[in-house]
Amino acid sequence: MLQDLNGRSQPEYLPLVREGGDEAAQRGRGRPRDEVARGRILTAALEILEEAGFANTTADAIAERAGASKATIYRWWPNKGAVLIEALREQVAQETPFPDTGDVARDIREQLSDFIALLTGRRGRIFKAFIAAAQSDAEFADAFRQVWIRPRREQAQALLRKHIVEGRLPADTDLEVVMDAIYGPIYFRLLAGHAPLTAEFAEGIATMALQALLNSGV
Amino acid sequence: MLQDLNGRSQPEYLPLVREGGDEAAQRGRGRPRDEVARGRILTAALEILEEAGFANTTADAIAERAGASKATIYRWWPNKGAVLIEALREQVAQETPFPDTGDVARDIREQLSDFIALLTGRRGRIFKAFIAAAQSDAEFADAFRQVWIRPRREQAQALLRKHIVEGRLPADTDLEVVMDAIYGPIYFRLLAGHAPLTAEFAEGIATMALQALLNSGV
Amino acid sequence: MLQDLNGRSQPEYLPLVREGGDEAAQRGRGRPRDEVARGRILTAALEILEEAGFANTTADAIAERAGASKATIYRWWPNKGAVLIEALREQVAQETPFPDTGDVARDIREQLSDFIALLTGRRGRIFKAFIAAAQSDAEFADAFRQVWIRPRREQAQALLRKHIVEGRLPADTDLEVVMDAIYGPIYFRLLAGHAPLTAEFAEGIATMALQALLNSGV
Amino acid sequence: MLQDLNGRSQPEYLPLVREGGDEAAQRGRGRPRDEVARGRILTAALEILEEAGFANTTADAIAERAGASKATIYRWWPNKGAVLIEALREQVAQETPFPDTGDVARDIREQLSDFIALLTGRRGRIFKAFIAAAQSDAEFADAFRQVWIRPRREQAQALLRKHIVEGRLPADTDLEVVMDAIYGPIYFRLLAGHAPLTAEFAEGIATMALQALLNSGV
DNA sequence: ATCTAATCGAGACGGTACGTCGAGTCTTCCC
DNA sequence: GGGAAGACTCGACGTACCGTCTCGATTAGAT
Repeated sequence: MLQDLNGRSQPEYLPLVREGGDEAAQRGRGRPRDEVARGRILTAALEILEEAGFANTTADAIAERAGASKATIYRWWPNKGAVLIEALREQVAQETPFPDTGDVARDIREQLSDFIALLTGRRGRIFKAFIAAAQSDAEFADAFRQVWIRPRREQAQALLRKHIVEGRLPADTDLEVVMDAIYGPIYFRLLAGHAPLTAEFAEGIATMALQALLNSGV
Repeated sequence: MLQDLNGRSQPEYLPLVREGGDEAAQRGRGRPRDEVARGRILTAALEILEEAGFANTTADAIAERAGASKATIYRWWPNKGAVLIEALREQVAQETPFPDTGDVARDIREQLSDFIALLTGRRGRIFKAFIAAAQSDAEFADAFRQVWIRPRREQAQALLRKHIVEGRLPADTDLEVVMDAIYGPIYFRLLAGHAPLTAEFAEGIATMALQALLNSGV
Repeated sequence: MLQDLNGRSQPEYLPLVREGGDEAAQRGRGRPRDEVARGRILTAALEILEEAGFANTTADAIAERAGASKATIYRWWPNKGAVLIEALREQVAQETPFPDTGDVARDIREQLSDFIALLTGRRGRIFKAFIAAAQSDAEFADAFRQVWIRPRREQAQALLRKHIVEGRLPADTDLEVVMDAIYGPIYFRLLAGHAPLTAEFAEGIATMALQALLNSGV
Repeated sequence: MLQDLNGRSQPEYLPLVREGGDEAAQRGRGRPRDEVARGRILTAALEILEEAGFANTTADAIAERAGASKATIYRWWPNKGAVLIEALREQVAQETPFPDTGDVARDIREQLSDFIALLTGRRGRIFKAFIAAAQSDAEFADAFRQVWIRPRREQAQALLRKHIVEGRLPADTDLEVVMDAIYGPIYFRLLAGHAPLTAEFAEGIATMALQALLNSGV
């Protein structure tokens, strides 16, 4: 979590996946949780993260923008980082799936092009901030991998695996390496910022990967 | 700088490159700067950064370990981040140059293999911490790019350019893209941590890149 | 304030007189101020002032002894000096009124004797410290005069004025001068320390003053 | 000394009375002490003390105004306070002696009037600052008493003792009490500042003291 | 129609690190 | 060897953010 940045650890938080079904069943006697406030807090957290960066995303700032109180935040999340992780999860949930065109080259090109579009939009700053925070916080790192990295990789790998099964890619293709070979360069430019994230760059990376993949048997 | 993390900015600090030549000429009248203390501060800063992460690298901790006083730190560096940037510069200065074997495949394989050895050693944590800090601090980002990313890229590109000139690589090779294609995946695993940084991985990335580079003309 | 000692000024702090009446009315919405902590801070401040003198009365020491945090101190008082001024006020509030025996000589003798008893007790050090601090800090000086000097003088003058009205003292007695003539010598010994503050001294001063007052018309 | 204000003590400094005679005898081998620098330091110290008060009389400020270096100050004086004490001594040495008119009333009146003139001039601030500093520093207190208070009292007492011997004052007059009775009120107004130090006030105090002294036998 | 319990906004609390400043010491060069 | 310059250690200053807490005010379900 974020306060690991301050030297403390809080590994016990398991971000609950919110079910929509039997919510009435688990409702106690008192005043129920204010779902509107929850939404405002998550939205405010992401907004400030985008605008001001990770370090200025203070609990006070989130509370003030959300019109909520800090106690409300800390009643439902164990620390500042957990709020952001959950906010990330909500964002990611709105993500569109990968294209499945039946054509290896088109699949990869569109994946990378879509991904660059995503990162150059508002979300880019959020992902940057998350990867940054993950470097000094194990829980943050776990969350980012579980919520974003892993599902994306699995979806993308499943797509490529289909191409292998159907003979359009060599059978011995190491999908883990391929994933990193096509996404790694993009994350790298995002984080190091030494060169811009353009469509041409996506095209270049896709071309290189495809050359390697399709010519490997030659 | 680091205190950008606290919302202030201090862009006026220009980390002086220390020349060894005419130091006597520019020496003033008073007690000269204690170069030993300077070294101890930079060493302590990097040590703590490695051991405890960025957030626990407090000015007090650096001062205590260096046997220096906080005032001395703040006399010479405008803030905590500037100390770390200069410490990074000193580290990087000790870096060995790239291998130049005359063989494209061997050059790339050794580059990546050496790089992974570097990142999995003590320095890995330092680079992670820097990239993380760079995400919320423009000055940090600049420093990291100027001190580490750019010189490395230029050296590596010069090497590949030689292979182009001597006909071992296609003339239309986009070196910028190639750089990101081979280094990006490694930085990505370093930062996202979804899979280990092994020699096999370096080998896999190198192989893919070489297939793309050498087969592109086919 | 104290930091005037450091060259800054902060004249905007108006030490609120705490009324006991409609406290519920003026209570805001949040957690109310912790009056126990306030008391502990003021007590700790005075204790340390007595024990260690003004210069060792650091904000950290006050916070530690009071079991409070420095932030709490600085939330309620603009600086260290303001804490001490308020602490002085609380002390002074517990002061017993002047004796009123109907006899001029007895009134003056008892006033001075009580005052010397006060100054030679724990409070003596506090008053010394305050007068000292007041020399380099206008706000401190104001506070000391308003909180301690002025009310005491007015009470004592009122008492003597009664003796004038009832004919036991000459009608043209200059009460301001008389006040300084009887209290000045005692403060002088307190501050200059060239001779001890004994009951005999109080007696001597009282005797001189009474001779002057009662014989002036002869 | 002053650094008692910071909790340290340094009681070993014995302010040497500077003799003018055999200076050559005690001169060592190296460059002799720069008497001009010494004078500039003492002058600067008093000037800053007058202008900016005790707290702003920093060692750096004295050094800068004197065109001297801090090392020079600390070579000859053990701490900041010792500089000021010696500066005070030089000032006091220029003081004129008490008037001796042969008339008790005139002597006292002129003493007090001269004293008020002294305190309302540039020296007033200096004496205030000294008494203030003495409250938290035993060495300062000693110095102030020895250099200023005691000699003045002895001179003034000697004068009054002559009046006793010559029968103009009662034989049982307690001179210690009389001294405090006439000087105490003036110091009190100087330090507490509740009322101005005027010639009328000096007159009032003198009148009261004379009534007490001259009528005590009645 | 209360009563009860959990929630809410507000904001004070203890703690920790920040970057600044003054005291007094030390180290270099110059005279 | 003394002096100017100025770097050094130490420790207090006042500020900001974290995560906890305690208020009065709300808002349900239970009685």
